[in-house]
Amino acid sequence: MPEPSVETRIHQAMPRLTSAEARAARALLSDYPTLGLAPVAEFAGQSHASAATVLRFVAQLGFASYPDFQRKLRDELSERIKSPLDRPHGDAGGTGQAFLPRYLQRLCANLDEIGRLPQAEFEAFAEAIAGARGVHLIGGRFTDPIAAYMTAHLRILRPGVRKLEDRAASRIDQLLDVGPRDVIVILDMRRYDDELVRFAKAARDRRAKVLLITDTWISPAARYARHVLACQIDVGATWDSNTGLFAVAEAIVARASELLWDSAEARVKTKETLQGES
Amino acid sequence: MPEPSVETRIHQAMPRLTSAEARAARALLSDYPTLGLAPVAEFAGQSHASAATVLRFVAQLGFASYPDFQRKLRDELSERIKSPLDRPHGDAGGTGQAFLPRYLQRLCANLDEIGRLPQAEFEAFAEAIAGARGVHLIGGRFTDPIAAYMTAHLRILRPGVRKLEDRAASRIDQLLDVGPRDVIVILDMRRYDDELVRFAKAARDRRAKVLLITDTWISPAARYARHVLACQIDVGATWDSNTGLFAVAEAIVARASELLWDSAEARVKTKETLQGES
DNA sequence: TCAATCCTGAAACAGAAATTTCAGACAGGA
DNA sequence: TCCTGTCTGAAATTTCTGTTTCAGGATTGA
Repeated sequence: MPEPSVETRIHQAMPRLTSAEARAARALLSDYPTLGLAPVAEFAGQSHASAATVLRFVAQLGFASYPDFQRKLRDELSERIKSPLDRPHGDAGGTGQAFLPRYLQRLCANLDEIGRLPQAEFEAFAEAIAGARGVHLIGGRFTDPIAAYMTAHLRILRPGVRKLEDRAASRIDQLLDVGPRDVIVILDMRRYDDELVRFAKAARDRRAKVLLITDTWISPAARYARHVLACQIDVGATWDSNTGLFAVAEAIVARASELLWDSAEARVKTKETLQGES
Repeated sequence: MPEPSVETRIHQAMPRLTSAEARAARALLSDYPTLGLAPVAEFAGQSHASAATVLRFVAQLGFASYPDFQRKLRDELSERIKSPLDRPHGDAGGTGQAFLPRYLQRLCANLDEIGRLPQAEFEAFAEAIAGARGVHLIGGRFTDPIAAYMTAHLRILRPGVRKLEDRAASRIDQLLDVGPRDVIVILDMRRYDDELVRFAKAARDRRAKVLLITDTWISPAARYARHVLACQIDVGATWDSNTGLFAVAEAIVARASELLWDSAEARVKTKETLQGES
């Protein structure tokens, strides 16, 4: 029999609690589990009870000490946060299923995770790209194609977009005509590329605005970046997935295209006329 | 200016952090925000750093004291738990939400759709790629990067993988040494590329096995293909999304790597030895 | 009304936590 | 190679927390 959760314990204990203790319990439930992670004094304050009462309440729940109680709360919190809405890919996902749906399910959970990226950072990325004089993109071994994909789309939206070659030797040269109003987008994932890091430094030295897309372990290039987006890459399998990365790249392009809509619209129309596509 | 979130602060601070401090940062990110709510000693233990280092890390984030830092974490936690961001990843795609989560939600629905692709066709793809003498990949304007991505991965798994140039003129020439036991993977999406269609025909004429990845409207190149995977591309917005396509590409690689595991394993090991990577 | 019992919170206490200090380890530059 | 500056963790220090005690106050039953 596994230990009962704190929330359960509270409900079970409720009858025994004295009125001041019950007040503490209610306060906790209404801001669960955060309030329990605060020091006793604050918990007491929020409950309109004394510290001593809160301690007695915690003792009623069966904990030997307040730190003990907090540890349990933290454990439950980790547990809850780790599994994104628990079971889409839990064992319930069954090994009997076909490969593709199973794979895609994992990716979904991963995308969900990525949705938690700091919103401000994402917005800053899109704005920087929309507003820069020139946009220069570069990626590592596996991410270079993603840089290429972004480039192909951004070129339609605005002028001055360029994908830099990932051949090591010539990289620095490519910065010759890069200046303060330019933006450099770098993609660098685990097994970080030393060349890219040096490149980032060089770009910053030229006072360009460096934007970095990396994994949660953060490329050392972050040191030179103005903004960083750290994507979850680990999908709990033996391989890493770049789909999340791709999704973010696409989202940035989509957002930038919103920001640039007025100017881009005309641009796109001209283009279509020129190529006379179906 | 609203205060930046702790997560954002970490990313912004990352460059300034020393290696032990960065270790603390990573530990926190990997068990966020729980670890930060623990006492310094435990935080330090989990990070394989000393308490002093953790304190310095917190100071780098701009907090006056550890308790201050914890208060901020708790505030954010309350905020996050209270708001309806309590993620029903169903299609309650509220318009009030931020851009990125909204976008990713759409993609998720899209991936779900793609999961319904005929399983046999998917399997046939992976097997063909695993078993062929040579694998040649080519894409169109926006899909060429995806072909490049597949190429980069497949090259690790097996020999004889080659990405064909998408320059129109030379395409046909590239088929010179392609024969019956070869596989050609073609990616072609809406706004189909005439060149690619002609290329597909030429490949079939050389009796190579043509595999086509396209959208639900099916590229005319399907006429010459042995197997076709038709991915849902339309995500109900003004733009099309290639993320689903990318996901399928990745899944194919993953499946092929399962099929090739025995031979690929040795190959990968040799490679790692050769480059002396960590 | 009174007495017995149980709650309750203020204040004292003990102990653990955060913070500071400092000497050794280390990396980068000359 | 040595030197300089930086980084790091162990230990001393200080602050604050959790815990206990105890007296006043509320509640209940007679």
